[in-house]
Amino acid sequence: MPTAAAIEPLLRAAGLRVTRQRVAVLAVVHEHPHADTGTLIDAVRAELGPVSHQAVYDVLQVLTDAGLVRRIQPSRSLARYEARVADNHHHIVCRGCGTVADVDCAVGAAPCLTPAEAHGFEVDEAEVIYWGLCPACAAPTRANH
Amino acid sequence: MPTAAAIEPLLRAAGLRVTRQRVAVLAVVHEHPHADTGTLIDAVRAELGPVSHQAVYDVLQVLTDAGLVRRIQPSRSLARYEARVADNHHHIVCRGCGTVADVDCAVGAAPCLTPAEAHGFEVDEAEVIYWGLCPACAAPTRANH
DNA sequence: CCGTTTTTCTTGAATCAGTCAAGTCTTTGA
DNA sequence: TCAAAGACTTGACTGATTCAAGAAAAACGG
Repeated sequence: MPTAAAIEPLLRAAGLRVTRQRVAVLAVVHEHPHADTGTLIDAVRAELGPVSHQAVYDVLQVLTDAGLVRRIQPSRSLARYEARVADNHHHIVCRGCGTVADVDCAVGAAPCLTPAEAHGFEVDEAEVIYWGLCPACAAPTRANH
Repeated sequence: MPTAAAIEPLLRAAGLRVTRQRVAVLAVVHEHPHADTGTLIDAVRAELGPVSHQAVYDVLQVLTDAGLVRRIQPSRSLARYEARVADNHHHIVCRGCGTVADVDCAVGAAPCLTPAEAHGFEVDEAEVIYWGLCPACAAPTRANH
């Protein structure tokens, strides 16, 4: 778990003001990869005491714009955030419980894939989400045969 | 645009009852690929007269479960639906205006990609979303140099 | 170290896609 | 044509996210 001392330079390097709330939110995202907004708000409050949800939403937006965190939002799921931003890795999402796991990208740099026909779009990122069942959710289905 | 006569067999083949609402919704999804829920509701009402939003939500859910339409939901976007389901194609989303375009999948069948390390997940689909700027949204940025 | 400026946080209300529940109507199959 | 099963309508509700205005805190020049 990153300490406040480790988080501060990240904020300053991104040209952002350093506040208790920002340090706490960024630390919490590091601690809880793929956590949804509600979980993050709870975790921040556990650390700082009362903090408005609005502050957390604002901070997440700012951190996302600054490239310090990445927002992911699989269908039918709340927004989730992760602090792993340097590489262009991907995700596996469980259709059963919604758990998210990281998958390394073979290429590493975005966009790791390029479309065959881009319709004139300027593509800068290829986001890949693998859908399936995690080991826990897949187990019961084995009883079907 | 598919006629009611062309839509009906699709519903019956999927083992679904045929109702005016279902025919209209499925036709509208064919007509407006990648349209969001609000647009679909408006289009259905333009065709049938007053229809509850609830009916449209229900029908879309049923059609999705039956595999007649596919739901896509890029981050920061409302749910969108498309009727192209046979192939495992992908999408390009414009960061500027949210426009969605289809991209053919080189492989065709799901999952077209398999993760290097699946953490024990049973993967059945790889969803790829390319992010970038459509020609219209990219144009203004050219004035920057 | 202090005041000013700028940005951020708090408070409280509002929005809006999507969901729930109960009752009525339509489709299907006999 | 009739009964049973499934769909649709109505109306209220939920819950994540956003808006707006004022209070507080950080940055910066003096």
